[in-house]
Amino acid sequence: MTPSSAINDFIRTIINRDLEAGTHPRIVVRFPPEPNGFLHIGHAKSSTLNFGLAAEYGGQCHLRFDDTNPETEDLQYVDAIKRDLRWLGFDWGEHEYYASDYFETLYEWACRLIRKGLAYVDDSSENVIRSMRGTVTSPGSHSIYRDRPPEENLERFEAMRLGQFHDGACVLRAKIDMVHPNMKMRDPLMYRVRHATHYRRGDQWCIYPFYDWAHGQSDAIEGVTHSICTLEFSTNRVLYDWYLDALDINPRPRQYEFARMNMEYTVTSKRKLLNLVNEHVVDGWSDPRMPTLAGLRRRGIRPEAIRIFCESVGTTKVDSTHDPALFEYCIRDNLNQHAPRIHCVQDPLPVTLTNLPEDHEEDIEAPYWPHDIAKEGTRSLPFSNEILIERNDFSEDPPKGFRRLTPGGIVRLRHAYIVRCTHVEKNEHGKVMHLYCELLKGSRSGSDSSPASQQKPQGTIHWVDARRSLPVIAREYHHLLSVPVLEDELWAGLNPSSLIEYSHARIEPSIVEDSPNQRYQFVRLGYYWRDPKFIETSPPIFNRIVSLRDSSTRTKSKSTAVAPKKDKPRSAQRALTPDEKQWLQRSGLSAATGLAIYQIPGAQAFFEDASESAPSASVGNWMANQLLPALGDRPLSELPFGPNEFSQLVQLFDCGVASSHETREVLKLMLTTDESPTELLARVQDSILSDPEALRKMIADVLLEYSDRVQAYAAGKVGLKGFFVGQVMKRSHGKANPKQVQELVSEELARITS
RNA sequence: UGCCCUGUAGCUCAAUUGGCAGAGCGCCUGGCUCUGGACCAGGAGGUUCCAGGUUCGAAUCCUGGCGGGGCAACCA
Repeated sequence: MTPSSAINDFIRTIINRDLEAGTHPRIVVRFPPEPNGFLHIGHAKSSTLNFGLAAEYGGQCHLRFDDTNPETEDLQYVDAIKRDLRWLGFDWGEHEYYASDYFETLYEWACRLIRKGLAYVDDSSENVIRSMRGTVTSPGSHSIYRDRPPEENLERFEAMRLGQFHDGACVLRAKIDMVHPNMKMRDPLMYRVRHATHYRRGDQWCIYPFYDWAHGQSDAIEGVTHSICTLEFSTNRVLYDWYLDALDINPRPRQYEFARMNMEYTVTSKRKLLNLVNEHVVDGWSDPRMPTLAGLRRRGIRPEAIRIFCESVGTTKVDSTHDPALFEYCIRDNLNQHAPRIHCVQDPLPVTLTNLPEDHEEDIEAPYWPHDIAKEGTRSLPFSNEILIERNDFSEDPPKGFRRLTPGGIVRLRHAYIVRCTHVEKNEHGKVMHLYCELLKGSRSGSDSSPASQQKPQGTIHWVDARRSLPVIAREYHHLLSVPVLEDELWAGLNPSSLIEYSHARIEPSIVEDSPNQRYQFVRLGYYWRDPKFIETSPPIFNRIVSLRDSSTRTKSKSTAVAPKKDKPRSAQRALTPDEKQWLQRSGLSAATGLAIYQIPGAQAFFEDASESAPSASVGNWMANQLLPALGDRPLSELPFGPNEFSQLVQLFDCGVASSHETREVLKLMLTTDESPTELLARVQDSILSDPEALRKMIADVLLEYSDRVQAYAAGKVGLKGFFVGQVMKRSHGKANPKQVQELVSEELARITS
């Protein structure tokens, strides 16, 4: 099965390679949450990747609960995780697994390692084990229990299982290497004694496996092919492989790591989220400000938007923090097609239309959708001489570019009439309390022909009827953090106004007809829906899902922000070791060339032998830049040629018999045959295309085929010359003389464009 | 100061494996519009972390340096 999607990232590259090579007939991946908290946006990224991969390649994705720590895990989290995943649209079919179901197998496999002398029971205390592990810069040392015979280890391990030790009395450790540069390999712990009740296994076990021991083995048990985890586990990979090798598992899973998703102004640490919940800073795990899937769901974001966002940010190994703007864009873009437009006034300012009778009432048929959305439907919008508008849609002292109501100014009431503000009533503090406007007769929306409609209003504002609108509470959510990235304490970075409540908002009455989980666009305000937690309350409580893109505030706040110039690090030269210094002096090579040779085993001798009959500078160059990189993992000694032949080649180049291109071609051939450089050179030169006429023909063809680019070149895009040369080289299957091609292309281009 | 991962536009990512440095978001300008939305058109924004080297040609290969992240839980 080949991928249908256009997405290509390093994971998909690996999978394509494995599928093509037949390493696996199909892929099996897994999403492995630990049931100790709620899923958040970061997990959405990981699950979208894994479930997406399975769907794309026709493989399967397992849901596996990594439940090896009885002290933090709970059934409520299992249920919540499953609910969230289903909501996102993922289906794992019958592939719902639990690491805790593998405890017996894991135990047997541990015994296997013990019998092979690869694991031992260590009675050392936690502190002793810690201190003997060494540090990242200093080696560890052996435990006094490290060399216990397998039989004794087996006996004690069984005793551990049978509950004959108290918590912390002993552990099972893999016997690997206490001086390994990777800390994870310094005899890692496999099992600890913990007399705790597991939410699924009850009191069946009093020893529990650690992550490293449980995870890879669970992958193996399930036949996982690609075990995709986040970057912080990359140092664990060596251990992952070690366990699988020790157990001789084949075919075996491989671990690949990608960068977890971070988002500015957002907390994604499970511990910090738990803090917010426990300290009642938020209304539980599903508070609409929370980055949890439960929170995003209650906020009103549709799952498609989350999936599209996760796919659009890509999968890499680069640590990155996302700008929430892209997420918000995905949310809006998704809602735009699904949310009918209605009117709600969050912060009402009463307006009396003075030239309408006091008992005036009419019903305006207004479309739910704007002209650019191909959907039908209208609702009736009550209108009278008393209406409410948004307080900030009126300004006595308007800033430049203000497109709303001002004293004496006119605006269009959306779907209704044009009005002119004639009088402003204020209270004793100077606060605007009431507006009096006159309605321009005949300006009703849609009646373009009347003279009144010809007037150009300053803008269009939304409104509701004062008498026949309904009270609602509107809640506006903002980032949980006031800083993009949490530097110090969580509490210091919290945004004090992450929730703004408008408790006297008024909404058009059409909503009583609608399903309570209908999502709307409140015109000019944003996308909203009823908070599902308070679906029964009166007045109804609406959550703002996301604001509208707002260009009215942009110019003021952002345009002046100039990106600070990054400080470019200066380069420096490391001090050479005495050995290196001596070698450079003896060889007479530059540092770059010399050190490249210095590092490869056997390369120094090779260089010295080859330099006997060819200039050492040339030999060095060709070795460092061409020969050594071409070697790959092969040692120098396995080459089908020796220093003598190499030296011959360099001489051919040096005295001008072979061009650099020809020399490189010959070297390529020498890697696979044992013919002499002279023979090969003859062959290469034979096959090289240097007939100017043939080349000119080829160049003409290329320039003709890419005539649009020739024009671009003529217009100043000179970088295209390399492109033309490349095309000619490709067409000649690498047989053309590039230097010559370059010259001819330049000539030709100059001729055409002059 | 060890091992591993990693540096391309403000952000997130591409670049057919050595041949045009691009896209989306954000920003700006204009158009359209009865939403300061959506849509359409255009624009600005680059020392591809730096310094050398190889090459006709380097984001890509080589050497050195600098920066960011991770690893020393009886957590995962």
